[in-house]
Amino acid sequence: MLAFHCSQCPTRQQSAFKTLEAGEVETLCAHKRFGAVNKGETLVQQGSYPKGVYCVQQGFFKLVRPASSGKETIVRFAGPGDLIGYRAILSGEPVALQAVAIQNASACFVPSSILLGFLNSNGPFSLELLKNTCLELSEANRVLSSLAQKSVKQRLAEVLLMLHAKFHEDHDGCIDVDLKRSELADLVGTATESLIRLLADFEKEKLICRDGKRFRLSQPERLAHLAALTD
Amino acid sequence: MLAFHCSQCPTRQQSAFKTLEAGEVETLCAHKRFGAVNKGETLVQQGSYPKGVYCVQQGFFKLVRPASSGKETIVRFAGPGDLIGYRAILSGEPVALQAVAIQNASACFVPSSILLGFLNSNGPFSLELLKNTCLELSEANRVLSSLAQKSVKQRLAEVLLMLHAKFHEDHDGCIDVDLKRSELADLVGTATESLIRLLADFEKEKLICRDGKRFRLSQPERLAHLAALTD
DNA sequence: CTTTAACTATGATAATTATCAGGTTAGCAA
DNA sequence: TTGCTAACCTGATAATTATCATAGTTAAAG
Repeated sequence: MLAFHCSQCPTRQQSAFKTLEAGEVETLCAHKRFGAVNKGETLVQQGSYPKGVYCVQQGFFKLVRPASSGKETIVRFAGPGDLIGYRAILSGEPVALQAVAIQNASACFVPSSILLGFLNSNGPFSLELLKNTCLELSEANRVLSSLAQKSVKQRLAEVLLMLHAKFHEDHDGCIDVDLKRSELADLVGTATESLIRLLADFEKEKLICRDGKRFRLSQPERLAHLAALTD
Repeated sequence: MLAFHCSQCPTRQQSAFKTLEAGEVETLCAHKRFGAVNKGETLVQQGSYPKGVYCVQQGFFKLVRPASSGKETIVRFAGPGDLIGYRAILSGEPVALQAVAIQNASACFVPSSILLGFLNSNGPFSLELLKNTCLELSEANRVLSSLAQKSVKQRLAEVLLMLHAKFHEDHDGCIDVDLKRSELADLVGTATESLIRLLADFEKEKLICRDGKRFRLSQPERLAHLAALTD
């Protein structure tokens, strides 16, 4: 895939960079570096001190928090227009979440100095990034309280609905994303075996249909009810 | 307690408002409204559409997410210098977290229009608020993965260390905060009875000493080890 | 087309944690 | 003081969830 000139990049219009002025877009374009990332490859390594941020162009990344036990938690996904790694730059701390491509993907690297320049001189850009971060925080708090309050079954229902909303449906009406069972478990916060059993239960209860590796949500309303989404 | 003129308010220097210029401080001071909040009172109601933000002056608030089941989760604490409620204003969504005073406290109310004015005209202010939000997000992600990966026992160890770091020690070396057992449980994400049993276990294992209602962490290193803080 | 490795699945069991029911204690108002 | 209420605690039990062992399935590589 070809890199756009930033001024014509449709993905930029979905990102915080949409607030940049013409001259700043030129600066961005002069310093960005486009790169492809294959499925399974790591874009940002946990514990590293990044020299810039990534603006996702295509494909999705999972942001995971590995533990020494070997367990991983998928904290969220990042897709086109999302910026990855700016928190570490702002705080000076090492990266807390590892970013791994779950599909063949691409992203533009933007050096810290350029990002910090925008943040210092362009108020609307800071504000836009602030709004994005606030949304992430809301979502993180929602997941946090789910983990604290709900059963694994309820959380799985929630995760399935979230995946449906985020990745939409393919031509067969299935959720358009390929995740391993272990990744679903990392998302729900449970053991892989438990997750597999629950999926089988959901199928028996006609809540989902399996189409090969993919799922169709046959009764999203019942899933929503099960997940107690009214909370 | 008396309200300071904002230009001389020491708490303002700990808040994002420290980035304001002299004229803006005057504006802030002309529109802010100081108020006291008694222990147990709600500062911000979940589900409401706030007309402004609160800048905590004294005392601490718990930010809780109630569920229809009656269970609550304490997502975090807010203390002097922390701003409460700006996310709802930026997103236009209702408040997600209820703010309840856990001590006799005070806070200044600042109307939305004033806050939004600063955000639009003062880049450093937006940037400062962005940094604060990023810190909150890091912390939320940390807690989130703890809930997903660790046992209740490990999480209690973590919570005790967090409380010690946040509220410091009183004259007896105990953590300087009064929380009910049920509140500790809401913090750890477990049932009150389970929490009580674990506290008793910790005492038996000489990890903590109880001094009336308060605790001393007799062996913080062992607690840290138990919590697997190296993750 | 086989071999291999990774992934998916299932059963048996153990550990963890929640729930329910019943006490005790501590603080506080009358 | 007495009585009252909320908080704290304990035991018994049930439900949930993790772990371990093992077998089947799929997909990729030679």
